Amino acid sequence: MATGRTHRPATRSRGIPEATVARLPLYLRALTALSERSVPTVSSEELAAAAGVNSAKLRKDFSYLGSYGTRGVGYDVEYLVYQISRELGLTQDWPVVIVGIGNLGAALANYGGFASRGFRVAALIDADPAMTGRQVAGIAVQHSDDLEKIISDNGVSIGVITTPPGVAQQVCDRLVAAGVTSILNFAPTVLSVPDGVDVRKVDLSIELQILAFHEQRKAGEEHEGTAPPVAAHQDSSEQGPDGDVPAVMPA
Amino acid sequence: MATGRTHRPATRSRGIPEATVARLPLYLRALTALSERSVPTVSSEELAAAAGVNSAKLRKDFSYLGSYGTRGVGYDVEYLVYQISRELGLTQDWPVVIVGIGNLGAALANYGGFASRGFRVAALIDADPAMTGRQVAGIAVQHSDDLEKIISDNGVSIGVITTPPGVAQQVCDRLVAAGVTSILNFAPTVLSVPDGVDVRKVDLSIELQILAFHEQRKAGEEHEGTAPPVAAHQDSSEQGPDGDVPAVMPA
DNA sequence: CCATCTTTGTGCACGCGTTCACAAAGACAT
DNA sequence: ATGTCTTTGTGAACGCGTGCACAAAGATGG
Repeated sequence: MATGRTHRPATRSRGIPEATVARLPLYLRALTALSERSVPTVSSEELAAAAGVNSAKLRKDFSYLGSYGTRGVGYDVEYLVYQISRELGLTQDWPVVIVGIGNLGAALANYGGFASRGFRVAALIDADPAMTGRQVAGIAVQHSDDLEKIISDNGVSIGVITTPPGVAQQVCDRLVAAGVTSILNFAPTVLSVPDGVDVRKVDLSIELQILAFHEQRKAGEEHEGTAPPVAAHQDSSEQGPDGDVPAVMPA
Repeated sequence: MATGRTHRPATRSRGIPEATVARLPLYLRALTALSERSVPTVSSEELAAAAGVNSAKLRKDFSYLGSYGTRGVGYDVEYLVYQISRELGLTQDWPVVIVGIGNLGAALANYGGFASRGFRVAALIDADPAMTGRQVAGIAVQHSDDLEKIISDNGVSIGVITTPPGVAQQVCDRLVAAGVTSILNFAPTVLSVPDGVDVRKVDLSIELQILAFHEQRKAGEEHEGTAPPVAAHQDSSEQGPDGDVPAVMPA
């Protein structure tokens, strides 16, 4: 699924475009891999290939951070790892709570990617009394009655919601009221939050539906022969896969 | 965020912008809820509020599908549900395989959102012999040796990868070779696939890092008097995601 | 049948993001 | 030093997506 964010288009974080921010973790991962192999420097071309992006885009992205490269040589891997980490705020500890310890919540609690980058699962919270006290990923599940206290005691500012959709909004409200200002939402619900609170959404069902759309399109296009690199332009002879009314008119 | 897509800028699906396609599932969900409450018609304003988007954007999105509204009245809920479902290809059955039945794979297998919209978990596949035969979500796990046969026997075109990152690319290669043309990747790896294969990426770690970035920015702006008039007043646009910045992945 | 009211559909302008293409900057050899 | 070679950093152009604002279309009432 995809992602959506609650964000004001005007407030460009600090000159760093949102699209660039979204790619920084990608670069960081590639750089970390290089660092582990003790590679000292890397060119924009190589790094771009490793991250799966265009090299011009990568250079422009880095230019927003500053001039950290050396012309004729490339970028110092360790230095760049540090700069990106700092920019992303990963040099500090981020306590995170996960609310809703079902299958998905448990999976996230066990997910190694959290701890590896400054994120620490501070608490697991569930509304089911039967869950309270049970160990998941080595952490005891706490009851949601104590949500506010848990948030404030641990100084949590990031919350992950993996509850059923019906209670997601109310959990969200309580998290926000308790001081959480960033939310990662896995429930298939549109959350409404006050200004100043960021919400990112991960929706599995939506991701699949987008794939299905393209899949259907591919299936319906099978008269196109052997993959011509570019299909001219507006296909006027296009038809709905199941023979229905095409209905699409380009603006 | 979580999504990356293999974007072919030239092959614009069929006049329907990618951004619109990504929102259709959102509208569909809101419409389904209305349908269950037997609401006959809905205005663009109401539906937009329910989906958390701007009403002008919603109308423009629908205009790509055709003129399905009635001026002065709004949109017929049932009819719109059908049209969007058809456009997304949800009127047909999509068998899906999940490869890598760890915590996350099991969570996905149990996820109700799959079956609810034409997606059917056709098989669960894992490389660990100890997993083979075990029931997860009522489905017997099969060994990865049989991957190719499973794909072809079930006519699977959509694969979900929830393996450790180390083996994700090779699993991907086998899926593609066996005929899969759409992949939903949960492994923190940049997959390389041939043209014609769509990849969408969901990366939990990246989502958190993006949140951390904004969180840090918020914290750092608290006592800063510098420049930004923008930071002071948040926009008055209320709730709801007003933008969607997908992280674009390469093919 | 005409007037009014509601809501859609869209032309237009604007801004963000991507990409190209190249000058500037440094490394390196002679 | 000077020239050559590599690679960065960025100016500029372009295309996509968003949102405004309004005319067209239909409903509704008199």
